[in-house]
Amino acid sequence: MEEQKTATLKDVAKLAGVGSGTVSRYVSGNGSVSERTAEKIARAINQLKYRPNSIARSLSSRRSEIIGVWVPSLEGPYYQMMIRAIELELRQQGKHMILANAEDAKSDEDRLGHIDYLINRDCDGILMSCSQLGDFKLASLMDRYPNLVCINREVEALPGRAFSIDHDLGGRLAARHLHALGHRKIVVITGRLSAQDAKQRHQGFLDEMSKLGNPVAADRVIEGAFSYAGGEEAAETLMRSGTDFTAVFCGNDKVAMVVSARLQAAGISVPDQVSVLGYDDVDFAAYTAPALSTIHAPIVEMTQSACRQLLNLTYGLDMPFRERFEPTLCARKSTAPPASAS
Amino acid sequence: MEEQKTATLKDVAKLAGVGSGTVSRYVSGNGSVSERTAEKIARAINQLKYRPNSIARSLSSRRSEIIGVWVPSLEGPYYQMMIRAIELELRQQGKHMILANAEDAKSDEDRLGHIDYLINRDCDGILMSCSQLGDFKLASLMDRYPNLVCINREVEALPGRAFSIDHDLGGRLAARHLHALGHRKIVVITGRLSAQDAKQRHQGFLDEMSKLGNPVAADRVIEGAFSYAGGEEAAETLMRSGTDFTAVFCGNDKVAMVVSARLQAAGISVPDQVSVLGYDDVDFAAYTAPALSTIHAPIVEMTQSACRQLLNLTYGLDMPFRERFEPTLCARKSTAPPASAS
DNA sequence: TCCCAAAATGGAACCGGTTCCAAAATCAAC
DNA sequence: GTTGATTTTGGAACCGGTTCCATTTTGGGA
Repeated sequence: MEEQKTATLKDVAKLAGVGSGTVSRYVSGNGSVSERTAEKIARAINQLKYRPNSIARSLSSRRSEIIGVWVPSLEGPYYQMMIRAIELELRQQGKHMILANAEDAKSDEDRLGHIDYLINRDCDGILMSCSQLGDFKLASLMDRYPNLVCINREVEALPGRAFSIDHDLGGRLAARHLHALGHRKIVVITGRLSAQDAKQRHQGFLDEMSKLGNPVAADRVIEGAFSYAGGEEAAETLMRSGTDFTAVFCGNDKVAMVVSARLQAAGISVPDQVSVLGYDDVDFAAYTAPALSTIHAPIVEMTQSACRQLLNLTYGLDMPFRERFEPTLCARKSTAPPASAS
Repeated sequence: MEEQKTATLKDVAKLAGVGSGTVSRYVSGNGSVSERTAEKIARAINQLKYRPNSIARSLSSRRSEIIGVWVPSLEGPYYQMMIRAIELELRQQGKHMILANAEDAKSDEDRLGHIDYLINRDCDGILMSCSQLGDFKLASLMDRYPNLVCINREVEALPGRAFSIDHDLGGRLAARHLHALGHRKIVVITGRLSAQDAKQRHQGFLDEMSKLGNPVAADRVIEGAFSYAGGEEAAETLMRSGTDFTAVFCGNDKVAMVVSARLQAAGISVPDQVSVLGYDDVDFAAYTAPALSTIHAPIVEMTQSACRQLLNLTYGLDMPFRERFEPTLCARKSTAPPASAS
């Protein structure tokens, strides 16, 4: 069994009896090749099972055709929806993605380390979802690396490079919905307020509640993590607290799902006794029991736009995009007027 | 504002007044460099903000340190759990992943096309989850590409390159569970039987049911897709059919979640009136209402093993791994004895 | 001070493509 | 059969690293 070395462009050139430049032109399609020569080359390629080496190509062209994607976590449907949207968009342009995350990162330094690592990986551009990263560090990162775009983050003074949803409005919509249904005893389960998006929707909710004349007392706010485990913990806290409430606004759907399930497991009917309102409208929100009322955040559209604009910046394309998006209320079955009001 | 060209190794060498080989040795750590020279080089690197170009490095070393990952779809928690496990494993070895899928692929040719594309992308190895791909095509692919490993698939005669779960056993466990609870009127919602894993668990379930003296009639089997939409469709079909049943075995958790929700929305209590049993034990299974009883498939462990073995094959490591895994029953709250039996 | 093994070093060759340029081939028009 | 414009072609130079090899430097022992 002879050693099977993969054939190179030069091997093809030799076998076809032409120059290496000609083969390159034939393969890449840049430059003209006569009919007769093309045939000879095609035959040689077939015979040698030649495949161009994309690393060599990248070195020469200074392009890897790869986009780096960085998300803080891979748990749950939220980032998955992003990744799915990105993959689709990139595939349509013949690009690929390198996916990285930093689920166990403890500090911004950790996170930045991973991102730097990704940057050093030949990526033509970087797409990151970075609601936690501190303003200053993010700014300096984006400054250092021009082909970097931010999803779900407002960054002043970087037009065309940060894509966001108006979470303040989202919080307000949530408040209006619960208030309109007649709820007055409301508990809020929020994500870590160090994250910009969690903070905004939370603040929007509180502000609107105050505006509606029904401010939320501080002891009715539970701060937890935006994860299944975080939801469970928050649900525990909530039920042990003995607080009197008819509705819960959860900072994201994952938490809302867990809270709804835990309430029901404790014999509390949703929405008859307690309404549960989520946020994001992730893919499974329509399929929980009861179907989750939530604030629809146009994550897919935002991600699409971010992706397209990154492609614009990186490859000189000119696809249309938007930078700001607005959430909408998506009322399903987990919210209803409070029992006392019926 | 002067043009900011990134510094190369040669620039560093020139500035430090040493040869390029020396700088390379210093940067890569292969070979010795004297204290004094090291300092000079370090200073030059700092001054020029030099970063080694990983493409050039890959070209020379014939290694990209990138693993290609291919999954049929990015919807739902199942593949996400895989991806998460892979990312973690790779990160520990300093590798990255290129993620691709073929959600809209219509045929095996389509799928193979995407995989070929991935293979041509400098990946050192490929990890694929490929329960649908035809045996022959898969075999020829694996033959052509030695650094390719298959998750959730049995492939004869390719030891160390295919990792699987005993889904036949999984199906049997499901049957035993429902039978032991006393269910005799059972409906099965299965995935597309062209996929090996769906087929196996389905067949195992039917076989065991027959063995238990309670064979499932053909008109009690609904074939659908393993997606939220597929679950919804199946639930519709089920409820319109007018069939009399006390339990539903769903081919995966996503479908089980939807079916459970739809039943409850129609006023049918789970598990009091109907038991719902899932399969996989995905991350949200514990958080549905009621918490989903399911067959726990050790997806994460399987993926880990596959990943480690791929690293072994690709980089000459020697990490421990297993090829076959066994599912276990995970009874939560969505299954109970049938109403008539209580 | 001399000698020799070991360590350090410079630089060429190479990885496998792309691109540029000058030379050769082709073609149409006269 | 010439001519000049156009197409096609071969090959060198380059992308930015790694590695090998021959040469120089270093350092310890005699």
